[in-house]
Amino acid sequence: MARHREFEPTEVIDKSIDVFLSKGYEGAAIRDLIKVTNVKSGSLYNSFGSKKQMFKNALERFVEVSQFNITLADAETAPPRETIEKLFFDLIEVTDKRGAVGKCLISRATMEVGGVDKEITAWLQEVFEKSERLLCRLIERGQAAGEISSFRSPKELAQFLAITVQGMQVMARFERDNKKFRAIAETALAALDYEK
Amino acid sequence: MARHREFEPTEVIDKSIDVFLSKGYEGAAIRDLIKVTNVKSGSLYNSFGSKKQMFKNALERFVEVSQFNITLADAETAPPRETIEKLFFDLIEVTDKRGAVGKCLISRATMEVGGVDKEITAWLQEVFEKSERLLCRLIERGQAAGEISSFRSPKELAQFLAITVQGMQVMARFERDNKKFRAIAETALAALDYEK
DNA sequence: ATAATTCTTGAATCAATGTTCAAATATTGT
DNA sequence: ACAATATTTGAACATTGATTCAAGAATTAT
Repeated sequence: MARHREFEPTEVIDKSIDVFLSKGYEGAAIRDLIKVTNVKSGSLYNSFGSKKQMFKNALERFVEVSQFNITLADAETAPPRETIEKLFFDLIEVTDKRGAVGKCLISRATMEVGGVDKEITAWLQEVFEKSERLLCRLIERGQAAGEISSFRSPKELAQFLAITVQGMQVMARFERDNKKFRAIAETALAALDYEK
Repeated sequence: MARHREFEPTEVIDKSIDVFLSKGYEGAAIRDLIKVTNVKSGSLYNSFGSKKQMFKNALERFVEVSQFNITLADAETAPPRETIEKLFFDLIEVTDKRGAVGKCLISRATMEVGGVDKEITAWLQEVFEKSERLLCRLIERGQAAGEISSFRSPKELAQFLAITVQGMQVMARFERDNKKFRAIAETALAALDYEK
């Protein structure tokens, strides 16, 4: 017995992600979000409460839809080595997907609010830990299957690969040279084979 | 035949670096800079012209004084392998020095204004290219001396190590676990030994 | 049709932003 | 001492920021 919402919150958040990605949290003005979503301030505040809440929603939505996290989700059953390689392949080649290299909201948020906003920092840390855990699991399984060298511990390798991905996210801010990223990914993945 | 400046511009910029590091460019308010430097707005604008110019000065100063760039400076003569290892060691262990892991203004600026502000982006890109070039030179010399495997090209290895450093800068925003970073650095540096 | 409820709209609000400027102050040459 | 020049100061300014809210519009139940 009341008026309905005229927009889909998820769509609004999806559009907001693009704004936060290119301008950052502080850099994104509410007016930018209004322009992109075509939803006026009153409605935005009615639905989301605050700019910060919209940012949090954007972060949460991002981890749900980013290819990297989707792929990692079935770390328990997917073919280990192949899946790890796919993680890097998608990152570099599938630039229209969410989370493609240089378009990671998590990396951007980490740089911007990491250590400043306690709550978001803690949440980001959890996200990283979860990714690392899944990556670790994948490596464990890969080692058991003999697809990955057991010279280094799964945890070490997982943390190393996670770092590599973050580094690529930084550099891709101005580099769009896929060949370069392919070479880097190859060098990083080679760590999975070292016996010494 | 006029009044003298009562502050040292370089000192002011050094203090500004800390503010820009923790709050970012947009996040840092002039009033924050006034508080930290104890120089009032009029004087700041008289000396530097604008907030953006202060940020640029901070960036330029940062590359001059950061240990990473200082160490890289004599890539032409320093012992190659040892120097590369020192780069990572300083990054992780010498946390009071400029550019210590998690305190790199270049990484932060890259994430924030990379792709947005054309001029700063171009400048940042040059900085990265120069670092990569010096790192590359170090690797070339290391290969010639037999200290580094020649399986991969110097350029590939340099780009890979550069990425690793950037990744560490991101993660260190909330991690302060040196043991973890040591393991990561070790895994990354192992790439210099792979023969296959 | 009316009441009840919820959403939309956009002007208004208030705090904070980067920047400017006139007045006061300090220094140097004459 | 005085003129000339340059710097400091902080209040003032214009702009932009996030947020609020009263009025209007849409939907449903009765």
